[in-house]
Amino acid sequence: MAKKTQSSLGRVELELLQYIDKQQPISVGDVAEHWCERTGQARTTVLTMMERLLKKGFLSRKKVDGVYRYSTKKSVSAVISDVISDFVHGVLGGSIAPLAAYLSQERKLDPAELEELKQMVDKLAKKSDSSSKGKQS
Amino acid sequence: MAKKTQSSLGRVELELLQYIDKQQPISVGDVAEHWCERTGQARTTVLTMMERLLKKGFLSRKKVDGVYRYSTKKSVSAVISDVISDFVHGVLGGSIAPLAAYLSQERKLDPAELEELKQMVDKLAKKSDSSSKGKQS
DNA sequence: CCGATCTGACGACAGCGGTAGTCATGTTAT
DNA sequence: ATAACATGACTACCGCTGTCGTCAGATCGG
Repeated sequence: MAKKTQSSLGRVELELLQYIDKQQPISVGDVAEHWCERTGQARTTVLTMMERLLKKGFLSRKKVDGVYRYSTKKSVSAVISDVISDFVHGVLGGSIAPLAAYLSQERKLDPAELEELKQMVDKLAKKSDSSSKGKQS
Repeated sequence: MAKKTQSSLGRVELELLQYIDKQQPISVGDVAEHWCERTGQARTTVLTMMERLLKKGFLSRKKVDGVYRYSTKKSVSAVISDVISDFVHGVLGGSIAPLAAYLSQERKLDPAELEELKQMVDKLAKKSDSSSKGKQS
């Protein structure tokens, strides 16, 4: 019970989704051509994943010139948020404390990332402060 | 191709590991008795998982009174850190930005957790500040 | 001593994700 | 039209995780 919400996106699937997001709308052929060159995967592998992504509702497609053009159906950021949420709730039990612990021991944290963190906390502070309905970003 | 480091812990396995951590050293029988009551799983399910956890090196055991007593081999927090690291690097591509985005939209964040976050960032700031071998200008 | 239990080693099976081959079609160039 | 190539629907296979069942051996109560 309380299994994965429903997303169920694998590592590679997510990666592929992000790639497609940046190139959409794109045909399987194009994805295969460039993506596979980097990953060394077979064309059919990409095709299969795209079909699964389509079936799972992360992609939509329309036939153009006899070839399907795929586009992301949801914003990738939203999907990633879902994945993270799934992870935080499913694996970490909903607490962000482990996240803090993890980050705290990561000595090789880029200053840039630290900065990101700071800004994030700042934002969060503001939000929880005026938790009414702030609208930033 | 840069697969999962090697940890490979499933949701339930991690949960179980945490449970064991709090009761260690504990016998399969005891785990089964209490854990299964909550989860509805069969005794053998727990047993199997514990065996796998043992084989994976997350647990150790010693026979006492003819019954094995299991203990965690690594600190659970370390394991969780590993899991998170795996997640961040494998799924999020190593960037914590998505984490920030996620947290930023999580409206129901406990003030306590926010506080935790703040302190974490503070700690991080200090660490990255001094970790530069004394010459951070 | 015998049967009821408890324990634990194995084996089994299903679902999912990653990977890929096959095949039928469709399109295109000759 | 025919061969070559592109496309995509299917199927297959493997490893991992979650779930159990079966069995053999150790133990305990009569």
